[in-house]
Amino acid sequence: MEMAAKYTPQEIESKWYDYWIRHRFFHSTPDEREPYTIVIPPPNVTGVLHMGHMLNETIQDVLVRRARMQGKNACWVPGTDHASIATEAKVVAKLKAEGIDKSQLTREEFLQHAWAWKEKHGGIILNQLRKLGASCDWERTTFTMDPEMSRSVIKVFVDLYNKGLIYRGVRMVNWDPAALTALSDEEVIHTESQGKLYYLRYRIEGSDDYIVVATTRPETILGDTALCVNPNDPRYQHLPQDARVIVPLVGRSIPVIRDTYVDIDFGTGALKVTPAHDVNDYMLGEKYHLEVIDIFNDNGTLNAHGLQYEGMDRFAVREQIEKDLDAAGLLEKVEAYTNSVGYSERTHVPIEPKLSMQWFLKMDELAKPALKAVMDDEIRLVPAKFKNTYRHWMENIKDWCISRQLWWGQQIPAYYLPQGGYVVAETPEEALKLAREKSGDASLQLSDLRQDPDVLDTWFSSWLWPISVFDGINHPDNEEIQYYYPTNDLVTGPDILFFWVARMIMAGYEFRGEKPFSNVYLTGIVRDKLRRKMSKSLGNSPDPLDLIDQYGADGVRLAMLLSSTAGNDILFDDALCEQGRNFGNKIWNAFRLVSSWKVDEKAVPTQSNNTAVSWFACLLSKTLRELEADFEAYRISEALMRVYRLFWDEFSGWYLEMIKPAYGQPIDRPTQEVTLTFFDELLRILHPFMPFLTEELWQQMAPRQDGETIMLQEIPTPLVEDQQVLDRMELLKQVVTHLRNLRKEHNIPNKEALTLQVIPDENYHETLAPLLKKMGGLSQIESIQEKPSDALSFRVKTTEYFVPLAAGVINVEEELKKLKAELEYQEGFLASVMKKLSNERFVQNAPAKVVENEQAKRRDAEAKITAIRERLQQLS
RNA sequence: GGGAGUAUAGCUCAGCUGGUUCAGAGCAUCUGCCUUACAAGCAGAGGGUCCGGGGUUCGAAUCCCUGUGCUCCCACCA
Repeated sequence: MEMAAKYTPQEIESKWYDYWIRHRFFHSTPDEREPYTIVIPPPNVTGVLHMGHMLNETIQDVLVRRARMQGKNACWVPGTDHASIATEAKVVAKLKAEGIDKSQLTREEFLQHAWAWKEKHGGIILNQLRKLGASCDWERTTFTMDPEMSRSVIKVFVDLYNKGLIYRGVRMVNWDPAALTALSDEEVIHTESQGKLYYLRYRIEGSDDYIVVATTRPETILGDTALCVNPNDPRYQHLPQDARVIVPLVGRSIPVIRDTYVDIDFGTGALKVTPAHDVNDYMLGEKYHLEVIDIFNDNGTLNAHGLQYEGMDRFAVREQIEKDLDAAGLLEKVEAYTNSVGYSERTHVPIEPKLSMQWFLKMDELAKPALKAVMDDEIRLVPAKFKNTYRHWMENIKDWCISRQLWWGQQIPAYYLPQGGYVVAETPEEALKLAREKSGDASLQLSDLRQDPDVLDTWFSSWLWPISVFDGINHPDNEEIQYYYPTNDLVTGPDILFFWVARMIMAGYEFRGEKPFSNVYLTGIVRDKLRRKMSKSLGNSPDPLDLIDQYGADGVRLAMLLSSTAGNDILFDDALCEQGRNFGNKIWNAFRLVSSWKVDEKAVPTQSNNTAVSWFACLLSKTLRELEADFEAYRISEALMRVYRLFWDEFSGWYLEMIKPAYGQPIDRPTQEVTLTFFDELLRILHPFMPFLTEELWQQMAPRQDGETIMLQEIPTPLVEDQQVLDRMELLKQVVTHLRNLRKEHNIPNKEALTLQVIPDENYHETLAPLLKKMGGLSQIESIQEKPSDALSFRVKTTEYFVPLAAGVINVEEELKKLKAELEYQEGFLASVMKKLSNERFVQNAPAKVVENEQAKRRDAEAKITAIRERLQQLS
C-alpha cells in the first residue's frame, strides 16, 4: 500500500482510541505486578477542557503510558468534582434565566435541577480527554458525589467530630454576598485596589470638638460601637477616661476606648470600631465587650440598622453616605488610597467579613505529619522550590471553615434536637438513637430532628480522593486500596497546593496512616506567548479541541510538553503545535523510507553499514540511559527533546542516510532487520509522548494480531555503550560537514564525486573510510604523507584533510584568508591554555585530570598551528 | 508588611557537585537547494558583557555579598 507523503492524524486517531478501549487496555485490576497509580485531579463536573487541563493530562498520560510499558500495572483513575459553589452558581443562573428564583424552590427541588444539570453537562470534559489520548481507566470513573464517595465524606466528618477536631462556633468568616455562603480563607483572593480614605468627624459628647477618624468604608459607621485610640497617643491625652463621641449622621453615642492595637502613625491615630464587619474590630469588641451591630443582609444590602439606607447595596451606600456626610459638614477630607481587598475566588465579588455560625476543623495536629512528610522528602515536590511555600503555610495553618451555606454538596450530618443541642451521626437512624440518649426522651421521632442545612466545602470531599476512589474509607481493608494505595505521582498546578495537595496529605496520614502519593509534579500555568494568563475575557485561550482537529492530538501533546519544565509557566503558541505536527510527519516519512526498501536476501552487509549500525546501537543505548535519568528527575520536556533530537538528527539525518541504498537498489537483509528493530525501539520510546502515530506505524511495521498493541510493549533498556565508537563517529561527521561546506563555498554539486586526501594520524580511523566515502560523496580516499599544493584543506581535531581541485577552482587569496583566521583563533586558544598551565598554583592545586586535559588541549592546538603554518607557507 | 524564586542567543529554556559535554538545545533569522522519505523538507551559517557591581578561589554562568528588574506565595493596619 502506498503511504501518503503527508501524515494526517485525523484519519487514525479515533480508530486507535476505539481499539484501545475495545480491548480494555486502560483497565487495571490488582494482580501480582507492581502497581503504578495516578489519580486525576478531578476537574469541575460541569467544566470544559482548557489549556491547563491539556498540560496536566498530557503529563499524566506520558507518565502512565511509560509505567505501563515498563511492565507495571498502571492505573489512572479519572473523575470529576462536584465543585459546590461553582456548580450551584451555574444552576442558580440557569434557573434565573428560566424565571425561577432559587428561594422559591425547596432543597429537594433545587437538587433535582442540579442533578439534571450535572447529567447534561457532566462528563463532557472527560469525553474531551479521550480526544487527547488519555489512557484513563474509564471503568473507574468517579464523581465526588457518588453515593460511596458521599458516604466516605460523612463517615470522615463523624470520625473527626468524635475525635474532637470538628467544632461549631460563631466566628468572623469570609462571606460571599453573591453566593450567600461562607468561604474558607483560601477561597479569598486579595487584590490591591484603588479606593478612598475618608476622614470623618466624630463630635465629642459635651463639646464642640471633633475626633477625626480615617476609614476606607464610611458606610460601616452605621455599625460603629466604639472609637479607639492608642493610650500613648499625645493627641488624645486630654480626653476624659469616660469620653464618648457621636457617630456622624447616626447620632449614636459610643465610648472612646484605649488600646495599643491602634497604630499612632496611621491616619489620625483614631480608629472606628465596627465589631460586626471587621476582623480586628471584632477582636476589640470581644475584649471590651462592645455591642455588635450587623448592618448587612446576607446579600450585601443594608438591613434595618442601615436607617435610611436600608435595602441599598453596600457600594451604593458608600457613595451616598459620602455625599450626606459632606452635606452635614462631617467629612473633613477624602484621599486616594490603595488597599488590599479580598475577592471571592468563585464569584469575584468583594468579600464581606461577617459573623456567623459555622463548622470548623482544627488543623494544627493534622498538619504536623503532613509537614514532616514533605520536609523529609517522603513526599517529593517537583520542583523542590515549593517546599518552602508549603512549609510556610503548614506552620501557620488556621482552622478550616468547612461549612457552606449551599445545597449542592454533602449535607452536614448534624441533627438539632427540639429542646436544643445537636448530635452528629452517619445516618438519621443513628442520629435518632443518639438524640434519644442525649435528651433522655425515648419518644423522640426522626421528624423531630432538624438536620443542619449547610453542606461541606468541596475540598472536604476531594481531600479524600486518593483514598475514596478505591473505597478505602468505607472499606479500609479492601483489596483495591491495599494494592493501589499509596499512589505514585500526582500532577497538578501549584495554585491548589494548599486547597488540595496539602489537605490530601493530611487526610492520607489521618485516615490511612500513610502518604497518599510519593511525588507531586507541579506544572506551570499556561499563558499566551505575551505571558498573559489565558482567559475567556481576553479571548487568548484557544479551544483545545480545535487545536486537536488542526494538528492532531499527538501534535498538541508535543506542544504542551515542549519547553514546559516543572513549575515553569508554559508560553503557549500555535507554532509549538506546528512543531509537534512536523515531528509526526518526520517520523511518518522516515517510516515510508524504511518500509519502501527492497531486500536482497543474498547481499552481505557492507563495512559502511556495519559501522553505521554499531554506532547507532551505541547512541540509542546512551540515549536510553539518559532518558531514565530524565524521567527519574521528572524532566519530561527534556526527555522529549532528547528523543526528538535522536530521531530527527541522528536517526533520520545521519543513520538513515548512512545505510540508505542508492535509488532503486536493494538493501541487505541484516541491515534492514536491525534498522526495523531500531525503528521499533524508537516508536516504543516515543509512544508515551505520541501514542496515536506510534500505534499506527507499529501496526503497519509487521502483521499484528487483533489485540496486539504498542501500548503494552516493553520500553527498551540500554545495552551496549562504547564511548569510543561514538567519539569516532563525531569526527567523521565533522569531516562530512567540512566537505559539505566546501562544496557550498565552491559551488560543487553534490553529484560530483570528490577525492579526499588525508595525512593519517591517531584521530583518523581507516575502518570508517567506506562510510566516510559514502557520506562525503567521495570517489576515493587517499592516504598521503606530503601536503599537496593544489588542494583545499581543512583540519578535524589533529588530522589534516585535502581536497585536490583543478587549479582554476581554488582561490588562493580566499584560502589564505581563511587559514589566517583559523590560525588566529587557534593561537588565541593556545594562549589561554598556556596561561593556565604556566600558573604554578593551577598546576599544583587543580586535580590531575584537569591538568591533563589542559595539556591535551595544548598538544592539539600546537599540532594544528604547525599544520596551518606549513600550509600558509606552502600557499604563499 | 513578611517570605521565596528568578535573571544565560531575537524567543522559550537546559546548564546537576566550581574545571572539555562550558558557553548549549529547540524555535526563530540569514544563505543555498523542489537532491527519488519528508519544502511540515535538506545542507550550511550567523548570533551571548551568562542582569550591573564587588568578593571567595589557581580557576566562577555556577559559591558569597550588594544593587536592579521580573514573578509568585503569605499577611487583619483602619
